[in-house]
Amino acid sequence: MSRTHSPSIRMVAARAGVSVPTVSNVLNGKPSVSPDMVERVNKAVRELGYVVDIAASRLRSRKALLAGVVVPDLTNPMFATFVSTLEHAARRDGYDLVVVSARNSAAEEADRLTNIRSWRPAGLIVIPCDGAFAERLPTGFAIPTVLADRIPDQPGFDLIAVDNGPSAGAVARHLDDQGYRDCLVIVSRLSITNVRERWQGAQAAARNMRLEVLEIGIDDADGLACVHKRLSSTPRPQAIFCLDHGTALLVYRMLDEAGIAVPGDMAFASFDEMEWMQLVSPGITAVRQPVEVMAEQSWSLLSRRLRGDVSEPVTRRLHCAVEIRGSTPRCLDPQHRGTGLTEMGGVT
Amino acid sequence: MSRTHSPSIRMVAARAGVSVPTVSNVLNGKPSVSPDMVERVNKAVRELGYVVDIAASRLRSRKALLAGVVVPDLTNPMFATFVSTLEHAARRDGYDLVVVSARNSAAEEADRLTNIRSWRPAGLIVIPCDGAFAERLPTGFAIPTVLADRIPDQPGFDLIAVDNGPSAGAVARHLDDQGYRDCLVIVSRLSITNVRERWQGAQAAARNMRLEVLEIGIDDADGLACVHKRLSSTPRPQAIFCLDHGTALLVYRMLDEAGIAVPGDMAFASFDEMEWMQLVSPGITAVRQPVEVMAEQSWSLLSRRLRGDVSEPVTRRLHCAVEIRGSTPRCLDPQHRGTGLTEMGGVT
DNA sequence: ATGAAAGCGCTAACAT
DNA sequence: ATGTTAGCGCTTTCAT
Repeated sequence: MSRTHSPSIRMVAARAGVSVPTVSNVLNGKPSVSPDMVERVNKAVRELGYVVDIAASRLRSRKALLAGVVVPDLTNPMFATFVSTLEHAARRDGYDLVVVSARNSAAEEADRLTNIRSWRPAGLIVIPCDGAFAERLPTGFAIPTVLADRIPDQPGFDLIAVDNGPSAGAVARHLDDQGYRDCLVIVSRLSITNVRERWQGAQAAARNMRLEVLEIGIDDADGLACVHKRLSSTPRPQAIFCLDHGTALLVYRMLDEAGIAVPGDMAFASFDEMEWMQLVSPGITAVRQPVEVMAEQSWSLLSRRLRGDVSEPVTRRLHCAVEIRGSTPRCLDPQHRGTGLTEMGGVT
Repeated sequence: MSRTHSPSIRMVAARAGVSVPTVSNVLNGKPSVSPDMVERVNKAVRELGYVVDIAASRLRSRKALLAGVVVPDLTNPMFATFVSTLEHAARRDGYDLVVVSARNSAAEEADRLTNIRSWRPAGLIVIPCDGAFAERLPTGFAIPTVLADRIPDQPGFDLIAVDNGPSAGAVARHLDDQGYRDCLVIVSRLSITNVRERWQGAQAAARNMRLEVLEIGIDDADGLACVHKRLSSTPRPQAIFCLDHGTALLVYRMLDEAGIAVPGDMAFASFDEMEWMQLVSPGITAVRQPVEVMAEQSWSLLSRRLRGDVSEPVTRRLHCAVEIRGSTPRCLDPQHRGTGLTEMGGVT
């Protein structure tokens, strides 16, 4: 290509009639430059449309105002919001972000992680695909890293996440209190630690309600068929609790197509609140995660590390809001209600 | 910080007992290296966890497998999908992407554009904030650039967008055919060229239907109040057509809160299909834009430019799908229906 | 306050 | 097939 290159600092120096280091000093706001120089240099910069080559700058100065971000999937609105908030926070501190998506694949995550390292970021913020993140780290990995949202199997990482167990428990307790006695819990994959925590939290919180879990995968065509089959067999659950929004969407659609009314035939709740859950009628009871807070805290923790804080790894769990809506009213199913009351009597 | 640096190519060379260029040759798959060298080098690379410094590499080779992407807002699912598809396409060709969001601000867009130039990307894909994009370009801007989605005021750019006018026209025609005679068209900002094209397309397509436009801004608190006020005055429209999904969401919520039933009291259609529009009952009639195709074509056009194609700027308009759903049934309003039939009679 | 020289990590051009 | 030398654009160090 015969296109002209971007102007270099040398061209600026030549045009301003000064030395290259002087241009650098002006650009970096060094105090030891005369106002005259500053003006001449800035004029040349404007005229040429010069922008510093950040890579060359980093190479020589060994200072990188750059952080890498790895998320499982950019099209997931939750992660998109995470990245967007992060970008804003990083910019406040003068940092650039290199963002990559692992497209829900552990293999691709490993690949992207290697790739992002070639940018020599000062730090990393990662939402891992699954708990086995640590095992995929390359030899000699030494970049300050904050994990967010998804919980790794191995300890020893800085981690900002939500209190999956207690929040899922709150929903289970709510369903229990409303009188539901059989609840089908639907998940994508229990290998995702967050999902496992939610499942365990729900189990721990249920008193009079039987819980049963069904794993349907992330893009698994057969998954929905399993749910449908389960809903046709006995005892038929009176409530469904989906532990992630992708699953919630699939199942909610399926219920509609199968002619199963919410909440008339089946109560419905979700972990992970999405926009549509407050738009449908009735609204869907859901756990809303504090994504923006998670992003802000992830950045401020990484930022601390970048400033040299080498104290012990930190784990922080953020509280979620539980939004009770019309999809989980008081249970009116006479058959199970009777059973429920008897059991409750037994417990009291 | 006393942390050790990433290993450099020199450490690899030392460990493998070869020269630095030999390591480089192995890494870049040059044919003139003996199998013995390849093995020794790869061993050292593995042991050190070495990853090439892509910036240093680019600096010397003057080849950058890097493209920049600027979008107005990453939290907009449409743009998130655009970026994600783009990332995938770029990776197929070995390119990395630097993605930044302008957060719906022209000033920030200019800032981010300057910043992204400092990465020396080989090319750029930009969804501009508004039509005045060209005026914000810095002096001497010479990076191959493909604009996507939003139409610039000035010609001379490569552009991949959708056929806003005809698609909006198809919806207007549909409403007209259904018997609606007064339609309120609600937009965020008419300064966004796409929105203007949609408005003009709708106007051009309406035969027996009066159209009226209302501009409510992007995050404007008063905007909704205006809509509400308009709906209380005479003649009250029988249909609402929102020309972007953000507006559609705001207005749909407002209708619900105001107790205005869709479609009982008011038909409702939207340009820009979102997930929730097929989940609510009845579903919302909407124009679905081919975002993935737009991303694929944007990349392949940029890719062509990067391979040296310097032919005239290309403009491509993609077709949209119009999804007719329950929110725009046949108009039953007797008052207007009468009027409508008379007018239609006059036309025939 | 300014400039000359050196060198960051890497690859291209050349010599062997 | 391998090594030597030079230099990409920039900042640092040190001399003036």
